[in-house]
Amino acid sequence: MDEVITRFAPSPTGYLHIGGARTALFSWLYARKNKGRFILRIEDTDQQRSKKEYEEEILLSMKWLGLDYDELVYQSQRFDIYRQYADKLIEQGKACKKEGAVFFKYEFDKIVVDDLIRGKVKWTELPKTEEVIIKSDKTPAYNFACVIDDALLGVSCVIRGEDHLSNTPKQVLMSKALGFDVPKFAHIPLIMSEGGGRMSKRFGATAVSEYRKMGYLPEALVNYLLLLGWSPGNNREIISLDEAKDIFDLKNVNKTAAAFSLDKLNWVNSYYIKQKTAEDLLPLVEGILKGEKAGDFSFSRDYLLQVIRLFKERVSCLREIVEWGDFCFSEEIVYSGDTEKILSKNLAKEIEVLKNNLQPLENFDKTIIEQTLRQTAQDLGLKARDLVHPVRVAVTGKRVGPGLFETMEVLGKNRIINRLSALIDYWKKGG
RNA sequence: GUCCCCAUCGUCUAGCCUGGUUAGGACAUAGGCCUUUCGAGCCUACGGCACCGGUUCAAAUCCGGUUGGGGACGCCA
Repeated sequence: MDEVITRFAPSPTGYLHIGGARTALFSWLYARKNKGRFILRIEDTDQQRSKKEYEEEILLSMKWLGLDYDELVYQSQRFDIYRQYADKLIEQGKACKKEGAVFFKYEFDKIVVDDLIRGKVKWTELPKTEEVIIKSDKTPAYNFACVIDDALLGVSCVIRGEDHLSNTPKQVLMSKALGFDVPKFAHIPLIMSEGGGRMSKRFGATAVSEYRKMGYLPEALVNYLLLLGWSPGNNREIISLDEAKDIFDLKNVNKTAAAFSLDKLNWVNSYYIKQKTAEDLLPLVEGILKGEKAGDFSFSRDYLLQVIRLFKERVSCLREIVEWGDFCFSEEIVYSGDTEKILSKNLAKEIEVLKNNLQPLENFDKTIIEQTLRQTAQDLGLKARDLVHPVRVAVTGKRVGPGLFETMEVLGKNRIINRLSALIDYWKKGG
């Protein structure tokens, strides 16, 4: 049994997008499942469009996703190899020089590829009779470099996106002409955008790094991508990369293009966020906060941990902690539009009483806060919720949020008193 | 236009290979419960085999066609 060797071959002409990430994931999984090798090949033959920053971002995203590779190859360092093979083809009369470039002459034969995912795919014709393999600037063309590298690196199975399916007959022909063994192929369906249609830059985030910056956890993105086109079976939705490594099989990969769903990704991400401890999430939230707040505020480790505990059961990405929890990071409370109904009932006097009752509290913890609020409500002949709603608006500016008493404890007495006073003033000024 | 791929709830999917299931699960949606609120949690509901024909006692499952969707046709990768 030959060793399984797979590769992921991104071009550093853009960021790693989620479609590429899934291809990389499946390719990695297939290698790991079969105790084989996984190669990362940077296809940087286009000197104009290839950028160092893209390459770095791809490497970083691969690492972030947990997709390690056994070998890293740059096509830009192998130009001599491609030229040598081109010369060989010229000698053999299978290619010729023309207009400063080298053209490969197809000798078309019926081609059948037994794709590991799609089964037998047949071609009875090819749209062209020749193909540039070395461009006039002496750099290799994609199909040529790809075929040579796959053969030389010993790639046993080429796993790539379905958009490459139509390149396959060309590559098979070139591979045969060069005297190489033709590798196996597995073409993974493309990911489509939410509404169907092509993944477009215009709709939502496409780069893996964007998801990282928004506070999606790598295990969540990996888990979600895994579910797109593959299923662990047994009605399971949650699966780790580590476990997938053991049960993954290319044969179970769907042939159908799948539409990306941010809703489902959010659900998966919220699951993983709940699994994490506040300590796990701290550095990530700090990172987001520093980006948003431009380093103006410094919050203590302990305070941040408390805020994270407040929110981690109910957010779908970590940036939400910073956005939804803005009242934890800013002293200025803006009452959101949907609080109008609550604010329309003037409870200035009652809130004043509550404020005075909270003021002398020594240990400002949630139990005492709750007792105080409930007692105050009772004394005033109100239900607890009659006070809870406006107090929540005073404290957070919002109608919904984490448990009010926990929130008040985390924010601390001074802030609470100030914010209650602000609401009282708001009412006194007549809204 | 030519070639290629695909087709189960709105979305992701199990089932298909080896015909006989009340076609299962998840997200989303709606309703209910809990509760201090909720976008959290729990429960319930809604909702699907694209269409036509064939094979068969029997078709989501096998075959053909139609329609629909996607991809490729660069000295980009």
